Amino acid sequence: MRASQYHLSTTKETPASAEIVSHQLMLRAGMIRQMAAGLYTWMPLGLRVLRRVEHVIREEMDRSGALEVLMPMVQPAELWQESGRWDQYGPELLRFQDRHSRDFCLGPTHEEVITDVFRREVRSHRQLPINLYQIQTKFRDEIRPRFGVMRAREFLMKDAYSFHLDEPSLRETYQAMFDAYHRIFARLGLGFRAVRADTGSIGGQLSHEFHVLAESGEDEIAFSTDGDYAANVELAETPPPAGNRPHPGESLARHPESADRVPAERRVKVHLLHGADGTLVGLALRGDHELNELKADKLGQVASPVRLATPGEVRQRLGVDAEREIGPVDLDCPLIADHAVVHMADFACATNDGAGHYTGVNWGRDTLEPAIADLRNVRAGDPSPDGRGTLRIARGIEVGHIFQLGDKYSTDLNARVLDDSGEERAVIMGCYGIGVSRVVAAAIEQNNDQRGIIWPDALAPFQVALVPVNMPKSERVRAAAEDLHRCLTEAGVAVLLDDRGLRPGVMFADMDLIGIPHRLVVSERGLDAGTLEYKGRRDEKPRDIPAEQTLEELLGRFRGAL
RNA sequence: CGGGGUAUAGCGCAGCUUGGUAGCGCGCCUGCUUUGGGAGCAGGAAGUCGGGGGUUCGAAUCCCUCUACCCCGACCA
Repeated sequence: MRASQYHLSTTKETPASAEIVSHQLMLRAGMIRQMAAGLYTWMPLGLRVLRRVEHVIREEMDRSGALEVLMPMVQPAELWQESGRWDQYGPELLRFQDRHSRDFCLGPTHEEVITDVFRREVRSHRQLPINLYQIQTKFRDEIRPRFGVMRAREFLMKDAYSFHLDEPSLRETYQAMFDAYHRIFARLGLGFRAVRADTGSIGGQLSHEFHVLAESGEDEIAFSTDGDYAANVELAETPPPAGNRPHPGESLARHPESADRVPAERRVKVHLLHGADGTLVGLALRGDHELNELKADKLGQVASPVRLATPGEVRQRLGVDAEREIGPVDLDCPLIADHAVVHMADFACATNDGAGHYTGVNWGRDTLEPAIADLRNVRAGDPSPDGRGTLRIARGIEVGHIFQLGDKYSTDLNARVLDDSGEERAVIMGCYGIGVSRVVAAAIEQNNDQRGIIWPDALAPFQVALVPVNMPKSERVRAAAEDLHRCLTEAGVAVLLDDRGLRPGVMFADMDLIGIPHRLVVSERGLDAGTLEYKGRRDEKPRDIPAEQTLEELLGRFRGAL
């Protein structure tokens, strides 16, 4: 490809609207252009990268035995009504009517459609298992799209759905997808981690997320220093402390100073939530611990979805000033204590009728006897739940998510097959997603420097940037550059020949910004010496290599990579 | 939906407090010079100042209103 005929539109200045580095660099490199909030055009350079991601995904999905399909993006309301999600999904589902006033939505996901396809198509267990996937545009009317294509409303997703007669078969395909995802992200050159995850609104039993590790990630993941344990922080369990609660040693004492005079780890605080029965429920945590709302949500005594009581509600129901920290003493509501605080004795807490605090507080004696649960977020340094080492916390960008769905959709949509005894049985399903466009942004978050993007080989829009110095004046340089361009192109290497005749600094800056991993410079100087200059995008300095050797080396390298 | 912010040339911004016919940098076009890390000189094109309404002799500037976009929160494969 010749740069003069390729619409390169790079900028020196960073667009004001972009907050994170991947968004900034994608705009500066001219990969994407914004159309409206969460809606983007992929420009030629960006689309090349997107296609590279698709290519790797497609190869590995095909290798795993999955079959590619393409489903409609516009979906009839009837299917969503059958699954019950027409009412459950909320405003994220963009709904509209056609000219006959029939209801439709833009597909945010395809469980309904695929299950409908399946039930029309498959009758016998002999056709199972089957795993169908597509790479297609999704639309979710996000409350707040942000960070460019990282969280867009319209985005490209690979979604796969598998159908099975029994659990072992589902587990087998789930494992195959788990392995395929490892291969995909490894081939894409990304630093990633698979973690156990919540199943969220999609439902089902087992689930793993795949996170690209990056500081800008919106998720926190916890993983063991020594073992295999890894989970999203919202899910990661805290192991109950060993031993028994010590006997009370002090008696309850009241002090006029505010509770924050006591170190947070010696204090117990209470969060008030709406209970399942309409009353308020208090969740007790150590002062320095953080309530995990997902864990709270799963408690039977707590209303789902979780709703924190407002200060007004607390004052009205319990007569307590909830503008400041609340303690478990003199609190007239059911208490559930995180297991980290249940083993505390002689602890401190805020008073609820003024600005003071208690010390020498003991469960049962000075408070109601609490129920016990795992309520808090894990923290770095906590013992790993698998008993091996401690936990580390890292930020991650969720680029993949796989689920064992079970029979939710097949039951709701009546997807059945005949088993080997002629009985009709509901199938069970798995589903497996990858945020294709998000992978592009995540890769940049992980691979960039002051000069711009640094593409891993598998993602690069072009493998090699060919930069001729002073080409307008030098016929030798032009001829050599054209020759190299032809030679590499014929060998199947994606080359971008910068034939724009610009000053070298401009060309170098552009090629660095758009992240081409390998650069060859053709110059009079090199031609005289019989050398080519090579520089890897991450290299500090270029090096001169005899021309023939360079070519051989490069061709060898790219043959491996292609 | 709550809170905050922004809207002036393709991009990044100043001008607004104190009303008087629109400016800077980058980019773009033409010419000459230059050619190893975002060149120099000269010339040039380009803006209904987000939309609507109002105040005023006069509005980018003051007032009202609408819209869009960005950030924080709630939400979310």
